[in-house]
Amino acid sequence: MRVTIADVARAAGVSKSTVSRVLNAKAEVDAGTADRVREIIARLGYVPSSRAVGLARGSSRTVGMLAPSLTWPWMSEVLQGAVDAVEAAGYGLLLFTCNRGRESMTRFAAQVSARAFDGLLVVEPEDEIGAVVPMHRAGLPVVLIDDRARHPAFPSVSTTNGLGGELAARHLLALGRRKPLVITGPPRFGCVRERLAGFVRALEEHGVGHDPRRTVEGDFTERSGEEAVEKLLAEGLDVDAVFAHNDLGAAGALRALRAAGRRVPEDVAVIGFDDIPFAACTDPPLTTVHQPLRAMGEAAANLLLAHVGGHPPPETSVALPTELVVRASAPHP
Amino acid sequence: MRVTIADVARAAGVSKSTVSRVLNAKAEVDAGTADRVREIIARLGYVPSSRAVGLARGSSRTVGMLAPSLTWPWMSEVLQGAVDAVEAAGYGLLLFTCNRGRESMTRFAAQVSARAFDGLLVVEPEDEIGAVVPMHRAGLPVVLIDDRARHPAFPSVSTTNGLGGELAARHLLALGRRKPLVITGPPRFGCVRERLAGFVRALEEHGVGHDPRRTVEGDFTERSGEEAVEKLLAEGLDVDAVFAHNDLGAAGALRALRAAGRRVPEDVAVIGFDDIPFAACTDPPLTTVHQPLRAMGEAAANLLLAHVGGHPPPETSVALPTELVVRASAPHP
DNA sequence: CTGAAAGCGCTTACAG
DNA sequence: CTGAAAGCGCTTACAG
Repeated sequence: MRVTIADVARAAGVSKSTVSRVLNAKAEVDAGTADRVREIIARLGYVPSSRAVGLARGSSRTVGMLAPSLTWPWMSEVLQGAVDAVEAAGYGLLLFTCNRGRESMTRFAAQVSARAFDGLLVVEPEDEIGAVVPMHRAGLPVVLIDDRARHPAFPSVSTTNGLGGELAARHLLALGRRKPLVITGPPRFGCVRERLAGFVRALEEHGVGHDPRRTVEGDFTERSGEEAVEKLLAEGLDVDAVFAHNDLGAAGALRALRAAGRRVPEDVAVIGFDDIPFAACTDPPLTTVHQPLRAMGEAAANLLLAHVGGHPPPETSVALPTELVVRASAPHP
Repeated sequence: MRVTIADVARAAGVSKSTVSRVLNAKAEVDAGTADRVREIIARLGYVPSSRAVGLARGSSRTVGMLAPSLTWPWMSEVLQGAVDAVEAAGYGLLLFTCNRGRESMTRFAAQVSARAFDGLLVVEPEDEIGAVVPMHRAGLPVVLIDDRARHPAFPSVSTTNGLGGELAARHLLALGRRKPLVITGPPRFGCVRERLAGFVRALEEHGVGHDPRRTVEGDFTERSGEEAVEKLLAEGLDVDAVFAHNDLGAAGALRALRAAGRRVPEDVAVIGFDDIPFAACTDPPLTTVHQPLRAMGEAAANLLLAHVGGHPPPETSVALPTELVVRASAPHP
């Protein structure tokens, strides 16, 4: 049999109430009694049952995290950050994905209704945000991470996408490049629009116009990066730089440029976005706009934890700073 | 107020016992009564509280997963597989890492003592396995994934590492290569010893001896792959192939070979191990021994779920098949 | 086939 | 400062 609060109470010669007070560090316990109880607890190796505590208190000291898929290259860092923060707070992290489509969401909704966790972290919601809204309305604390659709109803954590675009543009300008190709992600994502806007803004501030034909829509895959380069070259447009909205796309661009006989960075400087581990391993290694992914996961978790803990919902959304990581594909001037 | 089983019972004009029986699909309920109760449940949108069910039943329909770190390149796939299987079974997955060292393990142990989950998945245990043994002994079902130390006390899921080594060797032999460099991982890992043994065995079966100087110990980093190649070349040994025990190491080898002016695959054919997504993006794309990571995660979760469900612990350990994925770094003969 | 009651292991007013 | 009792929302023998 596992040891319960009753066992501790009996061994200490006090009531369960008193043991509970010691456990929860309530002030009104006699110091001597408290010490004795603590000693018994240690001796018996007693740990309160999380299920019983949860039922009695009406909360589970657990938060949920819903992500579309775990295999996106930057999910790992975000997840690690969230796990670290949640763990540090003594909470547990219950992980869900929408990997199996409708069925996933049905099961997930059941867990929400069952009050399996006290708050929810949602990563990059697209379709599933529709399902999250009513949960939030029903009282579930929610924090979004990298909200691509810019849903204003939720607190969220993101990164300075616009500034990231500016950083890329300024670096290319400093390298003397004036004819950049921009390979975007799907324009329905807020982050994509912000990265593009920041990039173009910085060019214009330097008196460099951006020919719309130099903006090619991609879908964040390596293949789409390749195709974007091929398309531009086929159109006969000059290129002396590439700014891809993610590292995978930039890797595709590197490949297409090599295939076309263009040297990187001599002929074409290439900058990516994200700074996934893989970025340091391309040939040449990729200059890229670093997203503080782990910090974003941590910040989101801490925001949620504060919210769950009953604190007033803090700043509705925070944007952590991007920074340019310079490697050989677009070296220092 | 949230709706409870008492509300349903009242609305249906039955006792809580009966509602509970319907909920848990016990046989002994009148069909008509059951239908009526189900209708009320649907109308009220009632979902049983997981905390209350857990307390009453003594189990939480949740499994834990402990991983050293989430940012290893192949963790994502394993985790996704585990999440999928756990989710399909209607369970929740509580995620823990040892990322914060001792403190992580202390907190984790507390969760175990608190009976926060019914079973545990442990990924690639090294140090933490010492902490898991007593938990297992105390009755916690445990399944290991990719147990590098070959701990016999636990059921585990791994891959056919020896066969993977053989596949690599046979492919290189078919390409006419006779002087391979093997870049291993830390030899304390069982998987490393198996990969090497399988590789050497296949060579010898073809009458090709393996000079021990051609085996260089790495540590699974890209840098160690680079260094292994540099070392061998510095020693003046001939090389016409590389078999690295992971893809990162193979990527390092590619880089060092290029730096040394060796063409891949013409001069040196290169084979990696793992088949992480990045393997398709190297230059040239990497031929590698594919580990069925997602399937391993799924299999481990299903093994654990069966165990938790009270089924007799099935085969003590399963090894899922590796297969060779041929890309340009070591093309078809 | 169905219900009343006890029990799961805690917390928390309420008295004292 | 401390204890007895009710309550959290279920499940499960035990009767009938």
